[in-house]
Amino acid sequence: MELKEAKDKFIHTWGTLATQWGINRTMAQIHSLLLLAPKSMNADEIMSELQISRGNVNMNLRDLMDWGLIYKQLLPGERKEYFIAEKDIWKVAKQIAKERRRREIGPLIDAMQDLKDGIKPDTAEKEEFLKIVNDISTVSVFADNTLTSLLKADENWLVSSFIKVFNR
Amino acid sequence: MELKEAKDKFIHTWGTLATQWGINRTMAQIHSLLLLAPKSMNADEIMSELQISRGNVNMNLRDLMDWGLIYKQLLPGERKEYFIAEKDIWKVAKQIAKERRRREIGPLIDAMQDLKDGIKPDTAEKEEFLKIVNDISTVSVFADNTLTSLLKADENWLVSSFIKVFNR
DNA sequence: TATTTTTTTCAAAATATTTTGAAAATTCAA
DNA sequence: TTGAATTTTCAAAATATTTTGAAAAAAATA
Repeated sequence: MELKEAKDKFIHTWGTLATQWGINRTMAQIHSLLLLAPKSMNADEIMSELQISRGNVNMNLRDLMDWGLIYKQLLPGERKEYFIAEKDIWKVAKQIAKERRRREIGPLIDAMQDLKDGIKPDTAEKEEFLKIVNDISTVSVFADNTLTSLLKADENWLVSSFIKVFNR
Repeated sequence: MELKEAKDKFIHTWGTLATQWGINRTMAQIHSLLLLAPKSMNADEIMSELQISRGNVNMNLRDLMDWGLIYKQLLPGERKEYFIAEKDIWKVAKQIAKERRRREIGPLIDAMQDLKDGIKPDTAEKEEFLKIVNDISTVSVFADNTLTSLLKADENWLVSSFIKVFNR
């Protein structure tokens, strides 16, 4: 397997997997292209490399910046904007985890809180309902706190603390 | 807010959030309906409650069983199959985490391994490429192991071990 | 300021996913 | 067995999401 072939396979695989986890294919492909690129790239280069439209490239570059996975780079003497990916994979993993926590756990906590606030446990049925809502609330707050604690720590601490926990 | 209203809001919210995390709306709605139901329900009851087709109900009930979130219950004297949700929210959370680990992390580990196996580091460029592949491999194996260890433990151990880790 | 380059927006088109519903397969009782 | 009840399948329809590309906006230059 030659390098070009391997890189294409990497980009394709990353794009396919992404759809399994709620991220769109193009965003993942642009991300992996930049991850493998030795230099920063501009919109035109990404367009021609992945054969996609300018609008699509622009929209996904902005999303990737929102996710904190790529940075804009302004090169002196260049009008065009260049983009470069965060290459530290631990940071990438942390950013992804952080964003997914925000998107997936946050709204769940809020929704359960609204239900708790909006209903009084004045019948047995309502109590039963609130029991479930409370349980979900507890579990999601727990998951949120756990992830938050992990993400605050730096990566070395992260690794070593897990080794400590799971080796005892 | 009355009970019926709160339950509908719960089902609706669960369905909407699910789409954010790669689970389809109907599957989430059926799950929440069964989670809140005092008794097990059959396909016809689910159809009329959620106003969806028989095929859709059938397909999603099977998916929910695959996820280990609901169980089939055969009632004596009844021809129809009844379904009941796992009510222990810790178990539910564990099942969801387990399934997502399998779907999201597993394929990533396999893909990186294929790339590692398929390419020789005989040029500087290839070495650089393999560095990234290796990093992703390491992080995803780490995440996989961490989750696996957590999921093997029972929930009390889970809670207390996290408290230990994060309080020191 | 006017002109050119680059980025952004967004309605329409293309693509992907989900849902339907009727037919086929399966299960169960007599 | 047969026949009725129930579940499953899957092609077509409906819906949702993504992508395009041209026009508008913004930014840089002269």
